[in-house]
Amino acid sequence: MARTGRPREFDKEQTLERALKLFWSRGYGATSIQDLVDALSVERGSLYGTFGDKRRFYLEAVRLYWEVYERRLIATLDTSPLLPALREILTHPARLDEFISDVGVPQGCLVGNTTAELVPQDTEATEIVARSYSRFTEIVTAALERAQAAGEVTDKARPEAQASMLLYLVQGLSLVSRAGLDRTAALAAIDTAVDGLRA
Amino acid sequence: MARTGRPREFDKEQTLERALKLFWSRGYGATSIQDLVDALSVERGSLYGTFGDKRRFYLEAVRLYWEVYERRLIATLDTSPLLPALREILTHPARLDEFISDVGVPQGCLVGNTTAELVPQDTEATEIVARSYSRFTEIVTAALERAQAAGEVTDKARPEAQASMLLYLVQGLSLVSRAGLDRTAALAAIDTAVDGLRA
DNA sequence: CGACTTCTTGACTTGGCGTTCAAGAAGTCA
DNA sequence: TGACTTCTTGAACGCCAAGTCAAGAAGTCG
Repeated sequence: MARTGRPREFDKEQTLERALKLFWSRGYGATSIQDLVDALSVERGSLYGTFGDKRRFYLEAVRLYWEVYERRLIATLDTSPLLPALREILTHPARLDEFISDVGVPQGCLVGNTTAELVPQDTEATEIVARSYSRFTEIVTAALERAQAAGEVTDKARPEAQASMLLYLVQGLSLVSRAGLDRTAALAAIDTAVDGLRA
Repeated sequence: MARTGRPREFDKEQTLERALKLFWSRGYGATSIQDLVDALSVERGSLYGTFGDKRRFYLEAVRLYWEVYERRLIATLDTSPLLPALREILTHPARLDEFISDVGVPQGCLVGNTTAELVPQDTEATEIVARSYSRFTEIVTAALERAQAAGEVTDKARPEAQASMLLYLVQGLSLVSRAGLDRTAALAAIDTAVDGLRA
């Protein structure tokens, strides 16, 4: 058994990554299968055979996006002091941390984009998105608990509340940055928020 | 001259308002002309004759949305003390201020949704959205300047920075609330942010 | 009334989309 | 080698969207 037939001619993971970038920059609706065929150099039938229909393909890309993001989030927060790390997380989605914006990497957050485009109509998308937000809050809450215990972050508010606030800030930054933002004002806003957490 | 022909049988402003609600709840792409025809009880030809194509119709709805929002924003902030008003502005998009969510009124912010769906591809949408964000920041900045002068809000940060932070928070709340949010956590997050502004 | 203008109606055109499929190619295994 | 399985290719399908238009209806004005 496990009779293997003709081997796939393209790399599945790499293709998913490239599709992710396309979905990320154009959105779900505005990315047609033809766009994917052109950009990925994989024919329609092969895409359908490998990834299922467009919606499954997209949701798989969102899952991958979050998986990568979550890993980076955890790694970034695994430091002391915490506040500079939080600052980095906030500056990242709007690419405020880079002097020359990398045109190859899209702006914003794919989970946020998905929220705007597919939630709440699509229940599966809603689940993925809601889970991502929960995970973000959990991870940041844990980091804030440590930082409160270490006396770095104020304990005037509960870590959960602080983490939620940071979630809203990141998502707001990701979204607004699409319309282009004043770099200086945005950085000052982030500093204001982070300073508010200082003990 | 100004020969008037057959008068329009529907109310233009009211129809735009109803279209706005539909666009608001479903988004631009997911709202078809047929949906509008059904919901507004106005035939296709009449819609095209009155509002131009779908995109113009939508952008007009966004303009109206912002016009109404801006008026409310100014009215809400025209009080002292300011912090409770800011709190109201933050709780509003996610309908956290109402015990029973009004199913007739959609969640989130139409400007934010437009940002996610049409920006930056559509330059006209980008202009409208960017202008709305600027206006929000200007209005809130002016209010914060007064509140800083009155000693209600801390002057450790510039009003512009505080206003930008509030913009990101509102937009983040609007977006994340689509996926459903923990009421208590969200309110606590808002309080955390608002407390951070206190003098 | 009769000329003129504008609005209404809904069938129609056009185009692009997601999806399917049949025929052939490229492997594996006995 | 030949049976079998899986992948590749691109034409074809069906659908539904946005947008158009011609004929008629409902007003105004001289």
